[in-house]
Amino acid sequence: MKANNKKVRIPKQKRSINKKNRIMNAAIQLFAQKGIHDTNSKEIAALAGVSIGSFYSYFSDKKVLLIDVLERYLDNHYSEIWKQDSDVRFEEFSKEIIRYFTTNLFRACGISSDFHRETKALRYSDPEVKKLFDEEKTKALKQINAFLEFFKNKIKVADIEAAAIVIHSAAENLAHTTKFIGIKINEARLINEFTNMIYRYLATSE
Amino acid sequence: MKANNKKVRIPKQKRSINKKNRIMNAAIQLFAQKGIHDTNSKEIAALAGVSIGSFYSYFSDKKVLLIDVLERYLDNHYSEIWKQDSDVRFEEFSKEIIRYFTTNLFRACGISSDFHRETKALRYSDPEVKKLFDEEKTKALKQINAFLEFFKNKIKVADIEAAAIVIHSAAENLAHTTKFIGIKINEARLINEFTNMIYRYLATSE
Amino acid sequence: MKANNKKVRIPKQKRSINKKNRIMNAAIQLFAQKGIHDTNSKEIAALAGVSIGSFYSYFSDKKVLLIDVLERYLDNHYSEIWKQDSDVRFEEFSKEIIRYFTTNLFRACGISSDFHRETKALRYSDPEVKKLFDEEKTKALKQINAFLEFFKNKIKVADIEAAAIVIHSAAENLAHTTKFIGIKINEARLINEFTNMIYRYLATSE
Amino acid sequence: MKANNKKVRIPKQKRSINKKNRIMNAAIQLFAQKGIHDTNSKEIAALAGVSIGSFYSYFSDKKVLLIDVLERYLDNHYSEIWKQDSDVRFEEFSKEIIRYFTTNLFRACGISSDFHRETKALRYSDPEVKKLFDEEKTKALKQINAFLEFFKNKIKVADIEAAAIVIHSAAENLAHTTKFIGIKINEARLINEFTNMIYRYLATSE
DNA sequence: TATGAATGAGCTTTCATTCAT
DNA sequence: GATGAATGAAAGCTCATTCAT
Repeated sequence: MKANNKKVRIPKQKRSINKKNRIMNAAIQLFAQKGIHDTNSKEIAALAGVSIGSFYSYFSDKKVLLIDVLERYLDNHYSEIWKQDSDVRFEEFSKEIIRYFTTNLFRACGISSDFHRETKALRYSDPEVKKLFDEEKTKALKQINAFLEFFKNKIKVADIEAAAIVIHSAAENLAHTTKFIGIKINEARLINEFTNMIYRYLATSE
Repeated sequence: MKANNKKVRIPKQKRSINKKNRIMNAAIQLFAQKGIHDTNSKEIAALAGVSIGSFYSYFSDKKVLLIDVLERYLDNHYSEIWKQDSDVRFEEFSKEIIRYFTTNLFRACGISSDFHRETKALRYSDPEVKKLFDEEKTKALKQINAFLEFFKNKIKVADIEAAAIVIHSAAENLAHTTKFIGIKINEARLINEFTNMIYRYLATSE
Repeated sequence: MKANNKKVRIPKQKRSINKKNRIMNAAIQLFAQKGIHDTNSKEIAALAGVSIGSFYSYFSDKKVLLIDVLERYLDNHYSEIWKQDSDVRFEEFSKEIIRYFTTNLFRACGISSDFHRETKALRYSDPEVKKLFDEEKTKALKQINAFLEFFKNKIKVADIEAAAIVIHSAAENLAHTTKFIGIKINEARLINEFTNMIYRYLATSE
Repeated sequence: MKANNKKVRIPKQKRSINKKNRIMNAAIQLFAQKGIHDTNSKEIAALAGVSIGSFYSYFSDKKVLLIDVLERYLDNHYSEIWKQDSDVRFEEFSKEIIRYFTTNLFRACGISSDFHRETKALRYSDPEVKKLFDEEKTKALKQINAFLEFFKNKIKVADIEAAAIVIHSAAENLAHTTKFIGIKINEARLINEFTNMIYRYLATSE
């Protein structure tokens, strides 16, 4: 009948890290398949091959698990979007640079898209989930800002800060819509038109 | 939220329509305030001043209520976005037309934004909710398509279908981000840059 | 994942009052038999012939039930101790008056003694239970104080307030020890000696 | 708190005795602070700086620990109450002798009063705890009996056995009430009145 | 001997939905 | 039609105890 501040196991042994990972992977899988609200801790533990007691010794809370899992996912996601192949040159402002990152974004959103879709849902209703997404967004905005600043003299945008937000928002939603909700037309056509839009928006002349 | 095949009252009397409306309004209010998952049927009935038994004679299911309420909301929302003041001329393709509808969209998303945010969350995880949003999206895409077709010769877009999707997606997310999540900069700056982006994208020359 | 302030049914119908009573009686019985800590809500509900859902619509909490049950018990208990038969005269200070109330006390402590014993246990560790017992104690002390004041001139106690506490404490524990824990010797002998002790303590001469 | 027939380490090494002591001390501390029911084995082991495995090799059971701890405490407690300073003379029956032991009792109950209070609670609901308290009580009763026998001819009590119980019960509860529950008035006044009560009860004349 | 990860029965509580009145 | 008392499956979480290392 009283409150209690329980301790959570911090895994140091290999076996334990595996266990924690197994739980996280099971969670991702079930969250993606059945939705976050329809997945209960017992199921996750069962799929991970772990007792419910173990579950709660690694994650003080179902919510904590979600946050952990999401954090890990978003880190990966971010790297996937912004990774630069060594053979891509960024000196010149060109349609190809825009196409390159847009394609990257689409690909990244295609990885674990079910899980991403389910957690995105919570972005709008859960403050902690929102915070994680906001952090990723902030990082992405910085990247876009840096990009625009880098080509400052070769593009015609006056309000770079606002432009970054507009571009980010457009890109993000297009990729999410495509990957999470689905579109009737060919993905390549969308990437093409999006690339056109951004290029014309920024380029001093076509 | 189990399925069931029960008979649901179809209100014909004024009093009944009021009751049904009261329930729907109470639901919107609570969904917005506390979130959909944290609002239970008893609370809705209580706020509506209706017995829980009545509640279930109007809505066979909590889910049905949500769908009804969302349907009504989305209809209104759609009209708000696309309503045309009599003093606005649409003959010429101009920055002002784009700005006009963008502004409309932002305003519309500011109405019941809490409720919209909460239901948008479900778009990504609930098939029925998704369906309603998809229907509204289809209508919106038709409008944009028609708009682009109308100015076909005055703009330079080749793939109109793809362009409509890109534009819709960009506009929708910018408005939602602004109204549901919040942005650090002035809204006007965003509308301005968005208008620039779309205008430059479409205009044959600036 | 959120807090919630649920409503508790206030029974107005006869049937409901019976139900609430049935739950309370079942609780008393089980608390007495198995101890409070070893009785769970499901068992109480089952013995009362009530669903667990009903249980929680009458009592927001297991703890609330305990408090309710204890409150009702202590009220009864108090009346039992201090009830005055019409044929007993209280004008004269006498051994018989002391014996009369002592006997009453012993009898009262014999009613639901198992339940009393179990709750008494919590008096020492639970603030809310303590509060109820303290309230009853306060009432009892007032009675004893009034008694001593009434016979002020016929007894030789100087510090009446302290005397009341001492007498109350002695009487209470003797009855509890006898009824809850058990004694090796005859109860009558204890009542007799206790009566002697109090009488000699108070009487101006023997 | 299930029964089990496992082997329990009997510590012979100094280090082990220290370990066992550390566990017992940690238990006393936590039982006093948080209550017995709200203290779990992990916490005790942690505070003692001992692994949970060690804990269970010294105490087959959480319950066994409680009993051990309580036994040690009650032994000390008993000695504290009945210890006789060398400069106190017991030849004559006097108010001072009564005051002396009463004061001793109050002092003894002030030591580890939180722990005593918590365990006293269990006296009323746990048979094994009851047994320990009963043993201490038996010893105390013997002392009082011996005391009364010693002054047999100088006091006027007929039923010494009953008198011992009555006196013991009164003294015990007054001290417990004062130390565990608290009283509004000055402790000295209580000791004074209690001393008066016992003295007048026993003394042949005042 | 010592460790602490692992177990899982068991507890409290919620809430969508039903149905007798 | 209207009511709201009643239901009970199901969820989250705890903790005494075990046992492989």
